[in-house]
Amino acid sequence: MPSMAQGGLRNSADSHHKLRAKFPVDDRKVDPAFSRKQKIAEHRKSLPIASVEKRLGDEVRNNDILIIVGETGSGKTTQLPQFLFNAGFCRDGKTIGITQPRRVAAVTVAKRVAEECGVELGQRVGYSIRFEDVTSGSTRIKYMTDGLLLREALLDPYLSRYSVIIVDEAHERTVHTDVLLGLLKNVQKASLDARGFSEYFGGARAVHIQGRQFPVDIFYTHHAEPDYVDATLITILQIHLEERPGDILVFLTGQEEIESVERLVKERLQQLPEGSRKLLAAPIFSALPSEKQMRVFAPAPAGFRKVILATNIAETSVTIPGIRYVIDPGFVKARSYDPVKGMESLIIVPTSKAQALQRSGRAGREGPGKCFRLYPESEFEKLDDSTKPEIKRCNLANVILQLKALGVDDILGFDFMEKPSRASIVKSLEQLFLLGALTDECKLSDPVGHQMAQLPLDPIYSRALILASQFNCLEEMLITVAMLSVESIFYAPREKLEEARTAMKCFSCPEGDHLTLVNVYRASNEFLEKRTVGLSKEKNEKILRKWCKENFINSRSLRHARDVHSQIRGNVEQMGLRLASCGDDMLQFCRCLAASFFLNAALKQPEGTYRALASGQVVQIHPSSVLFRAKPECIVFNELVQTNHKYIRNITKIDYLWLAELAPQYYCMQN
DNA sequence: GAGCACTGC
Repeated sequence: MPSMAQGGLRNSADSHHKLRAKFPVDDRKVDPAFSRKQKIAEHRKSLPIASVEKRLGDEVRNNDILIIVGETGSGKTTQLPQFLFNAGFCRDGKTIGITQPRRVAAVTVAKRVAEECGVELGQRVGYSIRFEDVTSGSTRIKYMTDGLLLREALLDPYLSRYSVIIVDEAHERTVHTDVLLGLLKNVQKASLDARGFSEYFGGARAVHIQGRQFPVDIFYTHHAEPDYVDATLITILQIHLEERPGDILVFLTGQEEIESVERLVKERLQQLPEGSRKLLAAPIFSALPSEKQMRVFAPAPAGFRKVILATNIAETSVTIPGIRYVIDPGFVKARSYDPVKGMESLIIVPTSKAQALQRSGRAGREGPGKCFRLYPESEFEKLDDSTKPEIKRCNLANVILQLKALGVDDILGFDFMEKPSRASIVKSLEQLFLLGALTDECKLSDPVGHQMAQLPLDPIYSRALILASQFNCLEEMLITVAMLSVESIFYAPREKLEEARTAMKCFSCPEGDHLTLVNVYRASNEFLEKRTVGLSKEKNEKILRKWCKENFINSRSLRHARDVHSQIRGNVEQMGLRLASCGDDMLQFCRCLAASFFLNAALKQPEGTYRALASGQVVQIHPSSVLFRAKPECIVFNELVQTNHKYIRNITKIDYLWLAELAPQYYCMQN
């Protein structure tokens, strides 16, 4: 009960004693519900934001746009909507909408606020995320993902059911947030969070709220480290041997790096005296199956210290308790986009100052902490202030399609907070035109463009669904597109690579990866139908997880694909597209893939590499493809990723002649 | 011969 603890240390034990003696029957001890309620009320009162409740209500009432800079732990996300509700912002039946970049945040915060309000989740307080709507007619405080609000805007461009929109975590500058802000600027009715937005909104008022964060001491190295993996290892062991108890969080760039540091930590520990070996390494990254991710949350055994090896998943998405030390080598793997080649790639770059700050803050959640930056302070000064917003680093085809559907025709003139390059916009317009989504006048085409905008998919996949209804293979394409839309379906841990390969062979199809994915999906369906008649949903999930594990499939990805499948199946049915299967006619399906993915066709070169026809780039088949060894003459692919090489992934063999036949607008016959 | 992180009525 923090409000009581503030009286000072000397007398607190005494007064506590007296209180109990005076009131031998303490309500809090008798009624746990009362105690919980009391605790929540006291917690709310203790939050830094509580002292400015009235002011916030007034500011929001008096300003169309308000920037609220709430530091970590200020309570803004949970309290502000309640303040506004109490201040009467929902009186005319309107709703307060709060957007979050991530689903898990929308869900957990909504649950917390419902509890604080003492209402059932889904009634006055609710949340809405893709595949999950826990709201009702009486919902007045609605948490949601920013992407979902954008989808809502397609149906109601003025967002007329909301009295206030709070865009939380706007400083993260996700593509969705940026598009939403541009849209809200048109609607001119918003309350924003984060600094530096004031100028964009024409000098909007800003309110600062103090946070609650413990101090973190920052340490730099004297010199630049030539090998940051080695420097990381040395620092881990140094902390382990010399510092007080507390877990260590290390930020690395990817799976490979994490696995090698994990191995090296174990090796070096063996060289230490036995009493000093009580250090446990726990990896976490997105592609790790969730049961393995959970290990980082388990407390270390008594006497042990945990060292968590993480990607930037631990920067914002996941909060791990018990962290007292952070090691930050100063690098991150980031997406980048080359509009000339139309290629996205992953490259390792230095973090920004803001990112370094965010990382060090992870050491000060529960008490004072320490952060070791593995570079000199002079290097920190040279870092960019903040990370380049994603909208300047990605393919814009989807953003443009959405904006067009929202009635924004002049994309080059749209008032983005930070405008993507002209080249990048033009390249994506060109792609949309080639896919048939835009007319010669650059307007959304009817019906294709409108249908594509309605589907929650990459434009190229939306186009594939529309074409598939004409090729009589929509059932197969729905599965394909769902499987292509999720993270990697196959999971092959290094130590069981051979087993995983054998498992994958059961599904593999000589035509290529697309039909292989269809086989996996259908096998999971058959398994479920055979094994789970009459079982509960939880039992179903559990039995499917087991099947996935046996087959080296990432169950989280497969479940996600099944959700996407049922959603887009609903979408195409609503559009009236013809749902049919091509049965055993693989040729028909492969021709449809060629017609859909003609922009991503590639031809084999004498030395076994491929030349992508649209961009002229030399690429290689990714080793995870079923066609890695077969190397057919002509292929279509879905993903081009630059890591050590330019790799293409998700590939199907096609006949070269189909291109001119099925995409004559692009490939005219030259011979 | 190899996989940053998020997300979408």
